[in-house]
Amino acid sequence: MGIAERREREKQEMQDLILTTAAELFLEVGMEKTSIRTIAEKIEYSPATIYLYFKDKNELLYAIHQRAFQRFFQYFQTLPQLDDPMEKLQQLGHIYFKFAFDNPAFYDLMFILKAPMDSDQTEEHWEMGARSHDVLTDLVLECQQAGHFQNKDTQVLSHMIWATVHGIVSLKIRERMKMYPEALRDQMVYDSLEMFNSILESV
Amino acid sequence: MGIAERREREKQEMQDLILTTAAELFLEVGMEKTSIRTIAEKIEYSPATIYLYFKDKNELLYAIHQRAFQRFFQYFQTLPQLDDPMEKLQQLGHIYFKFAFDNPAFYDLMFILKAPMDSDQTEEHWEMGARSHDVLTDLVLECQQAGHFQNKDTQVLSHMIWATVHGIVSLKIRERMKMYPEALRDQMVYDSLEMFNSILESV
DNA sequence: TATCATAACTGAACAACGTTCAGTAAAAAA
DNA sequence: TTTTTTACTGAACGTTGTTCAGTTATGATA
Repeated sequence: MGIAERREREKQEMQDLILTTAAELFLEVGMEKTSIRTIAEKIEYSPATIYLYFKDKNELLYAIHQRAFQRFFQYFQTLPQLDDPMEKLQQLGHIYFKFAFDNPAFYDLMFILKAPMDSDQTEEHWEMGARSHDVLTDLVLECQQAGHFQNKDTQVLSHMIWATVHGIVSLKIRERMKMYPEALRDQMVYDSLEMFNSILESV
Repeated sequence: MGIAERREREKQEMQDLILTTAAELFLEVGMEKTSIRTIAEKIEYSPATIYLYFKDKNELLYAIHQRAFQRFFQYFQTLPQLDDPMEKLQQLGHIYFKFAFDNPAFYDLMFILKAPMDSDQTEEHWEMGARSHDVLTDLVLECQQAGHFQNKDTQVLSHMIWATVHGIVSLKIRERMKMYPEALRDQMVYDSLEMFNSILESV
């Protein structure tokens, strides 16, 4: 009775093909140019076929979103095992940067775009968000146990640190740095992170 | 020969009516639900009429964008004349917050949305952006002259401060705080700003 | 006042979008 | 071989931004 299993396998392969193609298009040409029709064209199926594997575009977007978070965690796992938690915290910032600028369309979807989600999607989605956020919070707590950030609420401090790094990233990704000469922009992005890091060091 | 002038006046009034209606819809129901057709319906004209006053939707968006910046500057002008530049800097953060949360759709358009702009629009647009950015840079420079932020590049520091405040605001506006209990979110937003302010104070 | 020219406006259409559904083709079960 | 189930698609619907030929209204001209 391997037929049902082959069927199931083929179904998942098709779903994966759609998903992978969509994610590729997403990273290549951006969100707004990735339509159901362009995805369908690229996999050489009718647009209607996609709806046999995903309820609607939101569900597809959400699936890409999950993949994006997976990659996000892969980046996080490259965080070296350092003794100094403060150094680790600063490294985490750089890894966050690398992910964002390597995969700007993913970053968009994860942290910038107004994501219209179903209520049942929201849970899983924010489990992902919470999990990555915990990495930061744990590290901040480590820093506090090592004597840094005394008398500061861990939660609030973590959020502020995230907000700062996200702020730097999203101003760059959404091109809100045009008041600076183009040649300086990239450097300013990294200098801002470095300055933030050095300020944190002195707290 | 007041006819030509009346014509001109009427033309500008019409343009203003479209613009004001569009901005209202924008703030009321958000960007994605503000279509040329809904604007046209609200002013009881045909959609085609709007194209007699604005080249395309981008130009209309850009005009709203300008209005948004005007309001932004109005908020800035409520900045009290304080002797301590650090206190002023912190007040500026709160004013920025107030503008953003009072006019989230404007904030979206100004600092979050991927704005597709013509090259000739870009100049004026970033003149606005640069002008508001200068307010911050000048203030940071004042702080430095008063002895704060020694050995820090004014440009980079200003950008980092902006990025932090923008980060806090945009994570809230784009609903990326769902890992925190809802009752805490608003408070966390303000606490994050306060914590950032207190950290700056100690630098 | 009647005619003409210009300006203001609109209905209908276009292409592209997400989405649905009746119908076809292929494969598995009977 | 027939029947049932599955996989897929073409065509359509309603929405979007946008264009344009054609209509209506208004000021200028005679």
